[in-house]
Amino acid sequence: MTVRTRFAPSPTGVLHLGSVRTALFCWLFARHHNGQFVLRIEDTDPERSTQENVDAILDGMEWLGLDADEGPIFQTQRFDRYREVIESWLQDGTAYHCYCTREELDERRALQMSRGEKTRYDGRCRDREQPRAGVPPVVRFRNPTEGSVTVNDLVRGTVVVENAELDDLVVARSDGTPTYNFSVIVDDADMRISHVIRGDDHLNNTPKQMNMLRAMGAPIPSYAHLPMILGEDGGKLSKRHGAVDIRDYRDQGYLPEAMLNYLVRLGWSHGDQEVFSIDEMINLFDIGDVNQSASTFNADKLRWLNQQHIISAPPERVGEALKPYLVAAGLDPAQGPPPEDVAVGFRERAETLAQMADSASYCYSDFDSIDPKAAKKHLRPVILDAIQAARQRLGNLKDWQPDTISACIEAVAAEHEINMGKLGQPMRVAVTGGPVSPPIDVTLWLIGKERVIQRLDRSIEIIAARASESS
RNA sequence: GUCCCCAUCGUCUAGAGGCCUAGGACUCCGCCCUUUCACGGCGGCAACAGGGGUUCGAAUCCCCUUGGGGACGCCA
Repeated sequence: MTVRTRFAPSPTGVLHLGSVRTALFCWLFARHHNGQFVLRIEDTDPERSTQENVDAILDGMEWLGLDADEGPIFQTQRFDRYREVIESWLQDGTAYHCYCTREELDERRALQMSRGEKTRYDGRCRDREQPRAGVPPVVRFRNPTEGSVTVNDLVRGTVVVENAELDDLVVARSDGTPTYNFSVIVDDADMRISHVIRGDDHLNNTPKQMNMLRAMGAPIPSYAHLPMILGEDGGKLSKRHGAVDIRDYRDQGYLPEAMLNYLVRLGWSHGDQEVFSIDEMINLFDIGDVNQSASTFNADKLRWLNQQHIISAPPERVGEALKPYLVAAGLDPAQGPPPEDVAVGFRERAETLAQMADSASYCYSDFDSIDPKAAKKHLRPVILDAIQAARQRLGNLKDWQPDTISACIEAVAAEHEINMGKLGQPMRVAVTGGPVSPPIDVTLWLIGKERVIQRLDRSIEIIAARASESS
């Protein structure tokens, strides 16, 4: 049997972390089994579905590399098919018209609640034959009243629900449009989905869906219900936990593979391994290794993982990815070193590409002022001679490379009988405007000879001025 | 309220009855490496929710309690 999974987001919101994890597991499962992955947009709710959200979902999926073999398929384009099924159900009694109004339903629900009963439709229109004047009917599925439904969930195990607990759900609204639970099963059946992998919140819907699938004469797919992802305070993941839109993470400079790596470890593990490449995820993923308990999102670990991926990714790739962040930081990638060189120099000290672009700004543009604390501490008269000597040697240096630069500085330090740190730090402050940067030779190399000389001269002036002040 | 699901360090997790003095990772704290900051290395703090069973033996199986989550809609 061919494995076919589907990711079926609703464009009533953006693509958030929880949905991405679901999409990832569906995709991984399909790829692992050489199956197909279908993308279906569940836009049956015209009130809340928007084109912006559809775009957000498609953008996010593309950025993450979760490519679909089929789709996007829009449910709004399949209304004829849903009507066809409803019509036949109405014909054979699988479904029936219900004329209860929303108000009546609300009242009964409140009453059931107050009596300590499970709130459900009482089935009073089940055998109704006559229409009710002035009330456009909904269509309800005639759920079995006896027996039970057993879900053999791939991650939850066996879940048995009594049909007596279930009620007759609405499959078509009074305006004729299909509802979620109904369109899902028609699509899953028509699209020959073999494995329904989705969020935990759908576990309760599964027995009803299975009953409808049976009514349709369709095979029952395998189910796997994934535990939820909670916000950092343990509550449901939402905006107050910071970024939920996957695109926010892209904008902050996370690598898609790092994002996926973080998400795959939420609810799934493979021994003690923490870092996975996409290929490893595909090869190692097993739905049977998925947890049953909810997990909490943790930004610290995401950042750490992102850096791990930044470090291990090919520099050309990181450099290419870095460009937009340089631009976003107001820098021109053409006015400085190749971004891939920056990537190598900065990857051990940047957790995100945005951070990297920000801290490498002095490689691409001049800074207005030197950090006062660093200047006070390091640009002192004692270093004047040595820094002038270094400026001379560097000025005469023909081959501008980390090792030749390093040789220059070492020579000066030796001549002046000071250790590298004593000379390196003032130079660092002079050329970067601050006390932190990659190794001094790499830093100078990246900044470029012209800028280095200019900045050194400027700091020499500052130091000289201080020297004359104090004398 | 009713039904369903879940329960190992602060967080992500390993653990499928003896290998557990409960392992790894993130965070935090030391030390080392080091020309700064990092990266890296080494070490430390830190958990089986509680109570009953079953068993020679339970983090692992069963029950109860507690706690958390989800569903109960003409939303998905």
